[in-house]
Amino acid sequence: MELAKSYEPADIEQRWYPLWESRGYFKAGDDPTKSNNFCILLPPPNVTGTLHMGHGFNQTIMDALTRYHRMRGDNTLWQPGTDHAGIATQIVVERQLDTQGVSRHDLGREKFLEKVWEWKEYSGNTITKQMRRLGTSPDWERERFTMDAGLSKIVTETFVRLYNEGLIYRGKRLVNWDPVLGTAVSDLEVVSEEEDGHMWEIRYPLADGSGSLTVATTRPETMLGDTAVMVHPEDARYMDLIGKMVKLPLTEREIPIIADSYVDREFGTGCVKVTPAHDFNDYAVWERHQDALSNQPSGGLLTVIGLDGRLLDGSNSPALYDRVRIAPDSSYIRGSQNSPSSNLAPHLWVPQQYRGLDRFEARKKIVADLEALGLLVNVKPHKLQVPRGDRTNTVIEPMLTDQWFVAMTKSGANGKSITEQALQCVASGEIKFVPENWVNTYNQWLNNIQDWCISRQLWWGHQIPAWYDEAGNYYVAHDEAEAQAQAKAKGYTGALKRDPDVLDTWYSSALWPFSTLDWTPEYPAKSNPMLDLYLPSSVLVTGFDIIFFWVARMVMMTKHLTGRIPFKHVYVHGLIRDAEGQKMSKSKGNVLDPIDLIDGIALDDLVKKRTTGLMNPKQAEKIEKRTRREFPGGIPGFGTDALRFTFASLASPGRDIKFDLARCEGYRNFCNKLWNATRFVLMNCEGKDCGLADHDASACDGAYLEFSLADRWIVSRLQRADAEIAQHYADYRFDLLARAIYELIWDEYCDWYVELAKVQLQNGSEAQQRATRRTLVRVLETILRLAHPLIPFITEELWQTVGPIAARNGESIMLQAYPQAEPSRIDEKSEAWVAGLKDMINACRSLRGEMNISPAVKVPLLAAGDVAAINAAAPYLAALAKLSEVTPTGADLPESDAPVAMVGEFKLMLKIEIDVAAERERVKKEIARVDGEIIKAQSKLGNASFVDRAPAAVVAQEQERLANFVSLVEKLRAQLGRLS
RNA sequence: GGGCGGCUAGCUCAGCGGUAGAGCACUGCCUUCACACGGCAGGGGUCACAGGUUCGAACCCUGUGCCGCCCACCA
Repeated sequence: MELAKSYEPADIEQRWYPLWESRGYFKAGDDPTKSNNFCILLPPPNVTGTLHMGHGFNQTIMDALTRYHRMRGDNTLWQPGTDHAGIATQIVVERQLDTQGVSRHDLGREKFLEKVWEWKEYSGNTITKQMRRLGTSPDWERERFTMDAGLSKIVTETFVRLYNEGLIYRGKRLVNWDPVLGTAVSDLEVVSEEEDGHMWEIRYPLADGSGSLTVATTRPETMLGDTAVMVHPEDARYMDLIGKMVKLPLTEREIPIIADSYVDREFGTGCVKVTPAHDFNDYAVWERHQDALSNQPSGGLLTVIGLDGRLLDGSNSPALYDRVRIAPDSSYIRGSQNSPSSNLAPHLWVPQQYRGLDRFEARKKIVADLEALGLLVNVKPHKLQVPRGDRTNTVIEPMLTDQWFVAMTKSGANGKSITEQALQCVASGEIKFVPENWVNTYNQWLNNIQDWCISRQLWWGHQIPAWYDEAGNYYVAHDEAEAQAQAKAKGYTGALKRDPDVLDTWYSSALWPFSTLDWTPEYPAKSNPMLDLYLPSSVLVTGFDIIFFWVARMVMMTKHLTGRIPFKHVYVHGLIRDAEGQKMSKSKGNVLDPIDLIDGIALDDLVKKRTTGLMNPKQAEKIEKRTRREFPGGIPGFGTDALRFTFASLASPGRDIKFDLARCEGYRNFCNKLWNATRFVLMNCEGKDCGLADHDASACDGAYLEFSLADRWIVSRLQRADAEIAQHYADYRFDLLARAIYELIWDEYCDWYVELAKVQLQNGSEAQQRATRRTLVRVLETILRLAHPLIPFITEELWQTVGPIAARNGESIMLQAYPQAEPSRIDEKSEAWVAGLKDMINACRSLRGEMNISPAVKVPLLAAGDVAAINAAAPYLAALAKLSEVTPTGADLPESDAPVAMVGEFKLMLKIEIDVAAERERVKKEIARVDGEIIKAQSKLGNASFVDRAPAAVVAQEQERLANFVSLVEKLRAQLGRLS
């Protein structure tokens, strides 16, 4: 087959992927007799849209590892799948409905979920199509979705189990509440940022009329829920007031002044209002001061803001009472049910004029009213940390609700926690982080963790397997029948209502390492060969942004439920950023789609893509300008292989990646180089005797195959590359790996070996030519295999032709063995010889450059030194340095003004007329440089402590350098003498 | 308030105790029969700063300065 003149990735890629997939090459290995098992879990992409550059990067690394291990013959599984991504996906679908003027409540739960499933099909397909374009090779037959029946069953099973063990519990707690979404979220889904706000100072009069206190607050609207004022117990200003009552402005209530050392006397006024139902600190205060607060309404837990962010008016219940009543026996509602006012509707504590107001409207009105009453002492600008929901960007409201939790701290239910083991398996080294310093992050988080709120007031997700009776007792069970049975055992036979809430999406993600392998509680009693082989998996490849969300939780859950660790290594890579180092995001308009780098995209299309579907359409103009400035000609298509190679080469540890289009272009050029080198080899080897017909390597007979030093050198060089590359794989150094391959192919094979081979093909004997062809094609074939995991398409395409000529037959390069270094083929003698030859050629080229000789002109060379050695090198020298002839001159060069290059034992001189003055300048410059080196070396060697203390080899090396410089400078001085 | 990372050629980055490197960009020459998505030659760096350890520091230690990130309840 004739190769096209240049590398055109598009049709190659299109052709090979379907063949690989349909022939089952990606299928997981299942040979129990093999001892090497390699497994990677795909971090399941969210079905919220399409893959971005981060996925492309992440998946390139995983695919390279997978292909590498597969070629090494390991049992290999790359487990693919997608994540239902609860909140994120529900938002996407709700937003779509919104454009049609429909809300999810209009549709109802069931119909709405149908819509989400439709979207999931669409998005999931898009994602897997994109992955195919990236050339990824997971076992598609094993593809999973977190809400598949099988995985859902495991979610239920583990929930029931953890509940029965006391590791999951239901409780009334202050949680992060997103009033826009109307759901609780976990600590991790809240992002706090410093914002400009105000500090209001408000006077609270003492109930006995003897004076007043001034409290400072950043959220005045919450004062309606105050149940105390607190001061530091040793604060001289206020000590006398502790135990007295103040009259809470705008309300009829009197609240106590309590003392707590949490108060910072230096900050604000030293008086803090206590609002336990709307502030996490105050909630903690409430827990410490039960006695003092028990006479307050609701036992001191006085909610004033409702689930929708409006102040209570009776329609927006503060907690989830209306949906599922709290169990009367709940031990988590200390105080509240016994409080004297617990039977009153909560909203009655909110003064009439504020009921139903949005919380920020209420703030304005309350401040205005206080001012009118003369109770507003001061307003100061104040920077504060504002918690916002990561999905909605709305201000998070601490909200007292009933939720389900996983016990992460020993203070959880029954004093149990699930974190201890998770810390253990990292501390013991059973799980290793790469780079290692991420262990700190992991530990720090787990050591300061709160219980994990896992219930969400959403529709899309795994519904919680708990059923309530009419009294509010709940039964956690695998299904309703089992719940019924439990209820019956307690004497209840009425109707049960299932908890409407769903689980945090990360709950099912945490089970991914074993749920995808079809774990059952009966394992290992009941056999499961895939679990035997692939749990734990070998390495988790991920960005640091989900160490908490996902990595830590997988470790906890997997270890606890299966007794095994989920993975042995965690390779943590950086984030892909744009060329300016900015995080890529839709709103910034700097997102790149990996597919656009593969196929290319016209400028107008790119602008359109970046400016449609914006949350804030006002940004469109800015984004368009920026895009047109950055990519005036659009983006050319570089092909998948170039993109993958770019990702790999940028994957340096401990660094984010500023994505540089120029590098991508460079690696496209690299692919073209490989393509053309192959064309050259094919032109010279196809249909010719490459010495492979009836001979194998061990049967090389000098008369039939005569290998040159150059042939032996490239083979030797290849062995070193093999070893180096294996090490880089083991170290997850994809940047070094890419560079090693790049240098081997371009610098060594193309720039040197192919050029040397041309000489041999032209001048050599039959046996030499045959050996050259054999070396050319065999080394190339090996290089293709070596590079395949990074650049799968081009290597497959080329291998199809090169393989058979190199006497390697097979359907696909994917089925070939990965090259392994053979140390016995390392040949130091030929390496030294080629190094010397390169020096001579480089010296000649430098002389040409210095003398400004056009590359088009051939010039004669005079060479002094060992005649036989010069004659051996002559043909190569002549060809690579464009010499008309190479003449040995014996021990010395003839007297001449011409510049001389010293290379080891040899002296080289181009035999042409020269500009004496220019040459004198050149030699002087060179003498000055060498003199500098001599002084440096001498001072080093003159230093007694260097000679005494440095290793002998280092000293010897320095002495040798000095000797070389001295002899060189002598020769240069002689030359300068001749020039005068 | 804690913790982490980065700072090396114009740009993007390797190197992490023993003669400062690559790619891109730049300059010059060359359309030589694999490749102009190319070849050859070349210019360009007190390795952020200041101390210290060492015979020797871009590299180790201490501190400083920028830049970025993560965690944290000061009302």
